[in-house]
Amino acid sequence: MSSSRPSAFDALMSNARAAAAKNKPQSSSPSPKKRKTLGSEPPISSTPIRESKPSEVSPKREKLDTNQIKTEVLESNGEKQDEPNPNFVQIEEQVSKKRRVINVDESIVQLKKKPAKFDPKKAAYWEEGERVPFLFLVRVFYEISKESGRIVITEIVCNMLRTVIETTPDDLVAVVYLLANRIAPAHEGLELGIGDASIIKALAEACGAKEIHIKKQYKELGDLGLVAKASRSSQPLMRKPQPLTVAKVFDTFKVIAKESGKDSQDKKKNHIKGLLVAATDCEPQYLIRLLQIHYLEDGTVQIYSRNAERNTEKFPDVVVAASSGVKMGQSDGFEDGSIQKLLKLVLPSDFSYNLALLKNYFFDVNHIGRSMMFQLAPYFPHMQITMATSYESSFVAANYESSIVPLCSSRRKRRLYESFEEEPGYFQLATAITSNDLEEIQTFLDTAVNASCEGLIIKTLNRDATYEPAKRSNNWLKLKKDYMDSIGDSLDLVPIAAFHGRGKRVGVYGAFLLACYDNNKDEYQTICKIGTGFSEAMLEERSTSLRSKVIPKPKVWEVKAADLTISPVYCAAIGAVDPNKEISLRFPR
DNA sequence: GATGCTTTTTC
DNA sequence: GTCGTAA
DNA sequence: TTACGACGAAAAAGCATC
Repeated sequence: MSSSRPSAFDALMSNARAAAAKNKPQSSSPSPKKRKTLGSEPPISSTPIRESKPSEVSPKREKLDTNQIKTEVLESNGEKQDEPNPNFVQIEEQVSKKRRVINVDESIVQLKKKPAKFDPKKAAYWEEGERVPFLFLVRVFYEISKESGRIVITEIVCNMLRTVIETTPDDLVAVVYLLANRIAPAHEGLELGIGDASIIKALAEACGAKEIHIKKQYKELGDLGLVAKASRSSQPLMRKPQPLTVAKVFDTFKVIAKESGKDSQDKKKNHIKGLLVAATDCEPQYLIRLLQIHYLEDGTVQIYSRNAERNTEKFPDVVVAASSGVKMGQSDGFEDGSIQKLLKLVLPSDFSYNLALLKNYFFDVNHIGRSMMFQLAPYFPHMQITMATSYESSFVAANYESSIVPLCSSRRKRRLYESFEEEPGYFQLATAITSNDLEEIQTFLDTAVNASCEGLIIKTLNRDATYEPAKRSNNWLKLKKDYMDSIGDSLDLVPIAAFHGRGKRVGVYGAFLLACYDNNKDEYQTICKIGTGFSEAMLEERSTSLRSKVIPKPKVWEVKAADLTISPVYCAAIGAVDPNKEISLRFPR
């Protein structure tokens, strides 16, 4: 226990202490104001960034034709908690319809009422049974983005949902999906299969701009949503299509997700274009945002259909992470048969299993059949530690939460080792020891590290350690050499280029390209980029101090990686970027 | 079927 | 994965 | 403490193209 070198335990503890210390409120937070401008509008956001440019916010209310609700309205409304402007009398056709009709703005005002005093009927500006306008949802997004308090946000969303339920319950599902996606995508299922590149393409076509132009704006604004907004409003309005509805948008998303095969990329792009063309107000902005983070569940069901038949394909209960050169048959890892056969040996056919296989090494099992579920763990008065490691790769569990469930670790481990047979190259169990001797643990860690492991998983065998589904805390601990003071890797590197920040980092550099100087070859060799670990103040500082060093083009050497063509490159170094570099840092900070 | 590019997923 | 900041 | 969203590398997966 009294080892002279830094022990694993020491490392853990010092790490914890450091973390605790860090959490102590630091004297003065650098830029609380700044935050407001950049950061307060993170997920969905829009105008505030540009609030200082009044020119953009036209004070006069132009008369618009039918479906257009001008952006300006939104903006001025948002900026200063505006009243439902009485001057803003609609000539919109909706208004002229017989019954008491309101516009979006008034609708939003309604939504901000306390739920108790809220009347869903008054908030709806569309007829009962009509499709919910996409604009309605989008404006709620916008409203939320300006709000910081959770309670208020919840209230607004709550009112919004009530309105939908009241008028068009059929659209509720679509609304919820679009809403939830913004916050918690998570569940597996269909994916849109598009990325920034496709969106940029669609955006360019939709508003008749060059892709280059869009990209440039993206760089400047740091948010494709804002780009969409800007491009859209600068575009001469052509004939106006039908206003978008939530259902339409949602359906189109589904179509996009299902598109596959030949020319699918093109088709997807066209779908997006179609939406963009029909979008008005701040719709384009949120359309883009939704697209960027969207994952779609196919339909409304499968989330809870874990017992359904086909679900092994879509929701495999066996988590397989094949890698490090060992191919496991087809892409899903099941075709090969080895694992399947293996599992069948041990497992009854009807039953649910759930394993974590990492890089071909198992080290824990959640439940086998029903026999292991929900037993209480025995109590151990003294702490014991079980460790498992693979000798080649990483150690992280694939299914953290549910792994903590039932039996105490030692029994789970025993069952795991009893129940499965190794098959070299396909299915291997991690080596593990049980110990509470720090010396021994240290040695084991050293061994693991030497064998290219990232580290160890440590599981306490305390009673407390067994049943705490919500908390991760001390049940399972990672122990990496990185965590140990004085052992972690550390390199002296030189920044060679900088990248424009996005989102809450617009205006400063968000990341830097780092290089290492090779004395022999007299050149800089890139190692990695780095974008985390800086305080906001530091970013600000570095950004301003480096801006003066920007050079129009990379010096001498030609930068190969596409990313690196991004200006500015400010380092005057002479050398060459080796495209086949072998050194890199996996988790630079 | 091999290759390269883009996007998604995982850590 | 890492990290800093605000809630 | 936790949640969130900046940011990273690399593997895997999907598509286009030859």
